[in-house]
Amino acid sequence: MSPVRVLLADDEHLIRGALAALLALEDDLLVVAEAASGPEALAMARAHRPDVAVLDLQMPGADGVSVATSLRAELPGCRTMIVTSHGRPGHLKRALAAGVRAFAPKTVSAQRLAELIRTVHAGGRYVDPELAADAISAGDSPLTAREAEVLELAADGAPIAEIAERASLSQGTVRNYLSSAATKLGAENRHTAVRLARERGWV
Amino acid sequence: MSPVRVLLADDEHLIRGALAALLALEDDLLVVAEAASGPEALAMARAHRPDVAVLDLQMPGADGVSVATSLRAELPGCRTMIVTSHGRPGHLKRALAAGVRAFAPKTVSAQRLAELIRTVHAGGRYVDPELAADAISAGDSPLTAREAEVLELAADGAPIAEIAERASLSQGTVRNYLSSAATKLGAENRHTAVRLARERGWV
DNA sequence: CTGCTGCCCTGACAAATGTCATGGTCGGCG
DNA sequence: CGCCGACCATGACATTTGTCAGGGCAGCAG
Repeated sequence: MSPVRVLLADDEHLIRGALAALLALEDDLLVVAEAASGPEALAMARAHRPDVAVLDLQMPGADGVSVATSLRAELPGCRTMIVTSHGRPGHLKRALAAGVRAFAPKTVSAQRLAELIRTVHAGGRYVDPELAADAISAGDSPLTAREAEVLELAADGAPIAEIAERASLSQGTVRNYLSSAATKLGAENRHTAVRLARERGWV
Repeated sequence: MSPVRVLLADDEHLIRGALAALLALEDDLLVVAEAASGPEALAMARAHRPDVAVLDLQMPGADGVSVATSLRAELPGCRTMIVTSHGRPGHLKRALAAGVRAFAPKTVSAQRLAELIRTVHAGGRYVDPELAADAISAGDSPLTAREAEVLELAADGAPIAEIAERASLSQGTVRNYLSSAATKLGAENRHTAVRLARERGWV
């Protein structure tokens, strides 16, 4: 049986190289390409047509989820999986929506990762139980479209006036959305609201 | 010549294991211990007395710099080096002050890391050129002791009243420190000030 | 159609925050 | 000593922000 062709995408050279070396020890796995950024991962995938793409969530250029989305459209035969250091509930949700087959933290062992690659290649799915629990308990975003939009604009600490201008809204309206968003998230002010929304992956 | 005894500390199992495997390929390096947290790293170092400790900057329990500080006191013969994914100028400065011999991002190759371990063991030093440039251009923190302290308490978006209580200060005083800190950092409000200070590693 | 619910939007008011002028303390220096 | 500059600390005042009550507009059930 021919080996599983794997694409490895991670911006940390140290990890990528080490991982490639470890996976090379597995007879049934073959790392055919490596990439250090989102766009590069796409280009490599087009060129080498891997069976499974292992993507880091945070990469320069484009994050793992958007790469997965593009791959799904261009190479339907290529399964994708995400490996990340900071797993947030919202990311998991977005990833699954993008057709990602597995989602695991970087705290898993290489042995386990190899198993996951095989599982995914065979058509199976996997999500880290702890992350899954977080995602379920976090639930869906309670924020309305405008609330999320305004919260996003408030993310870098900009004053209300600037947010209002960029959103073409009255300052009072902006305050209201931020206030209701903060209430829904259980925050005392918009800044902690931003932080909480970030943690849950809702922005 | 006997091999260099190395301690590896990183909370991401995937990376730590892969790294250990790669370093094992080098004849003159021997990984004698691994740790997934700050306290564990200390315990392992006490038990195995490595020549060089390779520490991740962000670990549960205690970060790489504080581990390095403790190691310097307990095991003067053990050289320390830091490897990190997010290198901020202030961290580099703190690390050097703690007696760390090398500071590199995780984007270096394993080959390069092996060289660094040898360099450090031989008594040499190394800091990533790009990080060094950032640190120099960022300069020293312009914040006074109280300003930094108050800014830290404001980090999670707590209201002034809470900060004042936790710092045993008047609310007006707290406002003043935050205001002057924001001015020094070129921020419009305390929240962006916190963000900027974080980016520069000053909190 | 009518009433209801949910979302979007606004302005007025109250509370939190940022700015300013001021004073106290400490250490260095002529 | 007397002066100066840097840091710490405070309260009064103006600005910004959060809260509230309410109006307009869709979609939908009865």
